[in-house]
Amino acid sequence: MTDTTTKDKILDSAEKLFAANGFAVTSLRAIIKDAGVNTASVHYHFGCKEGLVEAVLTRRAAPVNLERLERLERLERDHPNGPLPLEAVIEAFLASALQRHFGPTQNGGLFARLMGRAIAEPEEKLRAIIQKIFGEVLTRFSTAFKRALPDLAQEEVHWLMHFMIGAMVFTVTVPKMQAEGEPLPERRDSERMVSRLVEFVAGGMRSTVTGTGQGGRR
Amino acid sequence: MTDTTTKDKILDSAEKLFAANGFAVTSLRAIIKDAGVNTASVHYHFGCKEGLVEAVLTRRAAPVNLERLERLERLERDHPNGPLPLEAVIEAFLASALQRHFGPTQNGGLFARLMGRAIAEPEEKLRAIIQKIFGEVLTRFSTAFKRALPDLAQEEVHWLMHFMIGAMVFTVTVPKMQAEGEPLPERRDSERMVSRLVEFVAGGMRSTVTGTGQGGRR
DNA sequence: GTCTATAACGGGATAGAC
DNA sequence: GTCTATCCCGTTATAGAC
Repeated sequence: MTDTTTKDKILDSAEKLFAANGFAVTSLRAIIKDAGVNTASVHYHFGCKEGLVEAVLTRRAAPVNLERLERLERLERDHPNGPLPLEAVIEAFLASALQRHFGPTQNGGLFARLMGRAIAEPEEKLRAIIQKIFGEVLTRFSTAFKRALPDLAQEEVHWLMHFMIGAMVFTVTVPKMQAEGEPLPERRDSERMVSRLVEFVAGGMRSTVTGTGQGGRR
Repeated sequence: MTDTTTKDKILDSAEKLFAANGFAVTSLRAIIKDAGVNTASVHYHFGCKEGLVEAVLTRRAAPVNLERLERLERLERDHPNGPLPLEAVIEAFLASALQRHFGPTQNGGLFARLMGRAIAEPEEKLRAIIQKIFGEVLTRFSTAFKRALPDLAQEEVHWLMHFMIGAMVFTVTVPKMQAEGEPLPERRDSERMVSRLVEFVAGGMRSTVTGTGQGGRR
């Protein structure tokens, strides 16, 4: 809350505004005003807007990705041979992020919304940053999911991961996409939310395993 | 391809650029240049940028939502009592949109990316437009899913719909979110893609039905 | 309805004193 | 490292001739 350094004040304000309003819309001037610093400080510390964006994203993403890889490595150590347990792989990927969003832990569930916006953003430069941040984790989990779903082709695994990430990102990003008068329920209770999504994704992936690989939709 | 009226030329160019680069980033000037019209024409026909965005979105969304409701009504007519078949409800929601995206039908799978961007966009005005466009369909499908999953609480149904829409939107919006060197597979064959997603979503929803409502993650 | 010119504004970035 | 003042550009929107 009470950061002393200018750099941290900028990072905090930028994070807040990016998460609330998106990257393209949020201007440096707005950040500067919110942080209570002067115009040139952003360029001094981060070079340009893109640099600030990258700094904001990596600051939060790095620990999450570290946790993901730690969980995954523990999992691989416990299962050196044979297929990996599917739910555990899914949870290794989802839990760190969702807990930060739904739990009362960090800045009020601000993390995942930030990441969701970044992933959904179309701009080229942002996509490069995202690739740099998440590339390795995706590679690692891609092979892990292949081990958890040994009967599926790599192509299918890719799509299933895509669906999983989509469900997570959307859940966390889009505020309410519901009928009028029926607001989304409370989003506390991160444990419940994690198990809900893990259950959903695992069920979806399993049903693809069960299927013949073709349609067979009943 | 060869539209005669200025209005349609603007709509086509705007649609193309919005889908490719997003709404906030795309400037009216870029649209004007691409369409080969003059500066003032946009404001003459659409009032302001927001008006153009709404026109672009509704032009494509209206027929899709109409198809969705038609399918749903047919389904409800065939099943006046008892639970609705889950896969059919899912497909009624997903098929029209996904076919337009993956199929070679319309402007090269441009539709759903456009909608995905719109849904993911954080800006207030855009969110209001989205609400106006999709509100009714969501209400209708919300009760339909409740009928297809009679054992679940409304809250669970809401989340499941959220997951479904997330998987769809993300699949269609985000270009490639994969490990390096391993690009996403070809996205033709809309039939295959529809059945893939329907299968996944149905499996996920079923697994929630099966579950006790609590975790039980194995 | 169509076009040119331009107003009015906010954006990112920088120069240079301190 | 910090701050002020300013440059230069792209943006939306409009005025007004045709």
